[in-house]
Amino acid sequence: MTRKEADTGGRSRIQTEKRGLILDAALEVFSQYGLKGATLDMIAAAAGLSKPNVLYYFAGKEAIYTALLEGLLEVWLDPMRQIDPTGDPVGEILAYVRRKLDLSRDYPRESRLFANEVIQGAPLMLETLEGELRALVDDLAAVIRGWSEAGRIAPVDPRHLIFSVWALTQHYADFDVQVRAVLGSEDPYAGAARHLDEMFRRMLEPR
Amino acid sequence: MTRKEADTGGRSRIQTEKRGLILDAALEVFSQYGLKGATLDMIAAAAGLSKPNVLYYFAGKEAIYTALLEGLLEVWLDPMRQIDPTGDPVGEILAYVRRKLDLSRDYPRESRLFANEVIQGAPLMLETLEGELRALVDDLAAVIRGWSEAGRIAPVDPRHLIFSVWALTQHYADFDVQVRAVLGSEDPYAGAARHLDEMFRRMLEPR
Amino acid sequence: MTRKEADTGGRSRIQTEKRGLILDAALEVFSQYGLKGATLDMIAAAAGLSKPNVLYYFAGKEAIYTALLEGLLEVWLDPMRQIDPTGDPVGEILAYVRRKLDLSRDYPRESRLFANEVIQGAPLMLETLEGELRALVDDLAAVIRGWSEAGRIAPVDPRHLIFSVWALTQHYADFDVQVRAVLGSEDPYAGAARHLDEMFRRMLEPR
Amino acid sequence: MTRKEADTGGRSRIQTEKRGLILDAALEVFSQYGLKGATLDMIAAAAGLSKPNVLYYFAGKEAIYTALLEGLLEVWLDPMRQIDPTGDPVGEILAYVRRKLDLSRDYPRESRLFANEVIQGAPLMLETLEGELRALVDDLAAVIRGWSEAGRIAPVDPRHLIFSVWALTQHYADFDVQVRAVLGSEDPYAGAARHLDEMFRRMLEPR
DNA sequence: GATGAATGAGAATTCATTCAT
DNA sequence: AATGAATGAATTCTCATTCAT
Repeated sequence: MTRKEADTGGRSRIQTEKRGLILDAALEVFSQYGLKGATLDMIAAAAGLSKPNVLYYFAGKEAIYTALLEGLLEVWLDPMRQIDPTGDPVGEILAYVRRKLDLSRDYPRESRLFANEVIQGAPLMLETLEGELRALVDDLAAVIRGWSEAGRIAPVDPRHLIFSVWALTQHYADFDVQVRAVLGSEDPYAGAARHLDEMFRRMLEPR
Repeated sequence: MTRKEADTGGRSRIQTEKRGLILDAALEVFSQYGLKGATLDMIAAAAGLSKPNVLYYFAGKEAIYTALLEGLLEVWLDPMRQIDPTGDPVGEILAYVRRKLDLSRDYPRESRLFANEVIQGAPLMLETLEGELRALVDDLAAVIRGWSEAGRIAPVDPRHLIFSVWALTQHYADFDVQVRAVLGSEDPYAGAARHLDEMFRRMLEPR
Repeated sequence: MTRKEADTGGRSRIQTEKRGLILDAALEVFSQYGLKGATLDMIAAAAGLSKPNVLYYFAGKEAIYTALLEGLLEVWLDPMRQIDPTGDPVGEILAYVRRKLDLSRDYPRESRLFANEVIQGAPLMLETLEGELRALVDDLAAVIRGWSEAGRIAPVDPRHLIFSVWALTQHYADFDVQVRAVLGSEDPYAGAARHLDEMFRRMLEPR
Repeated sequence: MTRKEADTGGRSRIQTEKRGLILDAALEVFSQYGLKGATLDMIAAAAGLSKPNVLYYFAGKEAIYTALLEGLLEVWLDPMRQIDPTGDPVGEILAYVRRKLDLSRDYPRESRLFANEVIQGAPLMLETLEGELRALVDDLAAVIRGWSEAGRIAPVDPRHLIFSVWALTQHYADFDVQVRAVLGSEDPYAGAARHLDEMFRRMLEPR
């Protein structure tokens, strides 16, 4: 065993390239079939590599999956981190919604991978959810509560508001086939952007 | 083949009982591990039956899964069917939201099974989604549009409004672990009910 | 266990009837799929009985198969027994050929069952073949040799002559699909009867 | 799927070797037990390989069987193709009989595999029989008819004559155990060669 | 006699992973 | 770094047979 372990540092250029190739292929496959439904054969084929070669870069199927998840959460939480506590409350939240919706549109596979994992009980992410995620939400909730108490947005349960943002934006990625089945050929995201903007504005603007 | 096929009628009491037993066990297992992740062993164990005995009642793993999905959609769509086009618009929609949220609370496994299936592209339900579901949504959308045009609710894209109801209510079942990771020991559904009621009221009440 | 064993005697009318029913169904199935390829389900279905009911009349799948084979050999050897050593040699042999060919035409399933068994090494019939069959052939061979030495038929190896009769007649039952693939819609047996009559006549008539 | 499919070309030496090894083992097993009666375990054991390794070279049990059958027909029809329409009629046919008999002696397992398949209705070869085989027989039949009409052989139904050749020669391979049960320790093929030579000579020589 | 229900012993096949080069 | 070959450990499914009524 020469390398294999997920030591982030000390990788040659080709290492990094191939790992990226594999992760992208794995994302495609895992997000569609789930951890168990995906096979190394599929991933290797999608990456254009041989199966043993894939295993040269990752310790196993689960290791690929885990690496994928790890890289994911940061991207996923980033829009939340960009909220400016000193900005305009409604504007900040609307911008957050917008960023999350763009993420759904531009990275639907990532969204589905995440959804799959959480729906199945998040066996590999529970700690992160209870630690990092919860802390971040608590922080943001405090900010929102502040806005709310200052009368700058309508009174609202901050954490359920955050769930609402997540639910409403991720729905378009996760339930994509259903959305498209209902809408037909109409572009979901244009309508969604208008709708969500309008909805959250009404929800939040103090009367 | 002695029985096995899903001829709905003509089942003895014991047949019905055992099939129910198996379906319940399968729901537990499939909703947690997905179609591929679940094994007949798990299902048989959960049902307290031997593996071949499970296969005496269903033609195979997929047949159980399919039977489950088939029984599901009706339950899932029922709250939508109960909306009264002649009722009070805001009240009807709020009641709908409430019914859907109760469904998430009382049947989270069903919700997750459905979510899993749709996220993975709904290979077994695509037709139903494009047929029955779309038709139902179109009908309800017409009603909502009528309300909206009559000024009885705020202007809104009816189909995106429906997506919003689905997303916001199902989130509590599907992302249950995440919700609980964030909320800690607090009961999600009490807060969710208040929050959603308030949100949709603000969204919909004409100013 | 009330009955089951193949004690030939002491069977009620219904016993005999049902056994006959099962044997006929089994013949159909075994001759087409072989001992292993056939399943009790197929046999039970073909007989219009339930699987356990079939097993009430026979001890098991092999028992049915064995019973079938046992009943078979007698029918199969009968045409040989009818040869009259005091009759006209060529006429006797031609009549024998004719009887065997009729057997192929009228009982092709029996012929194929027998063929299947012998091709696979006759695990259940080897003793009978080495005993009863060989004895019978030896007897007939002696008769033919007598005819041959008396100049009443052309000189011939008697046992290979007997093989020839078997091969040429059974071919039409055993290789039925091939024969029909080659002949198209033409009736195989009419042509076969003429052809074999002519052939054996030429083979056997002393010049 | 890495390899498996029967793309005739592009096989490495080891591929070819192992495939040959497996096919030989499979021939042994299939010809004795039939398609259903044979198990991958038996084949793998006979080939000295592990079961999954066998499946590395062939897509499944049926694929092995099919590959075997495909390779078979050519060998089986070859003796017929060697008949020279411009040669001496009786000599050509006698030589054909001889070649077919040699084939039975040298490749009895192949003969039995073929017989098994045809007896069970040739589910996998019916098209070939109705296409290639029939065409070939039609051609040869025309040649024989020519000989017959020219008075160079006795009048005969050409296609039934061909059946006779097949039946008489293949019998020694297919019904081997029966032949040996009757003949005892005597070598079947020596006697068969003399007998068939003599028989066909008498059948065919014009008086 | 008859049959719905149940099961143990296979059997085929899949697949992550390892081996050898 | 790369890959053809190989395999052990599942996993689904089949089927003869038995159980219980």
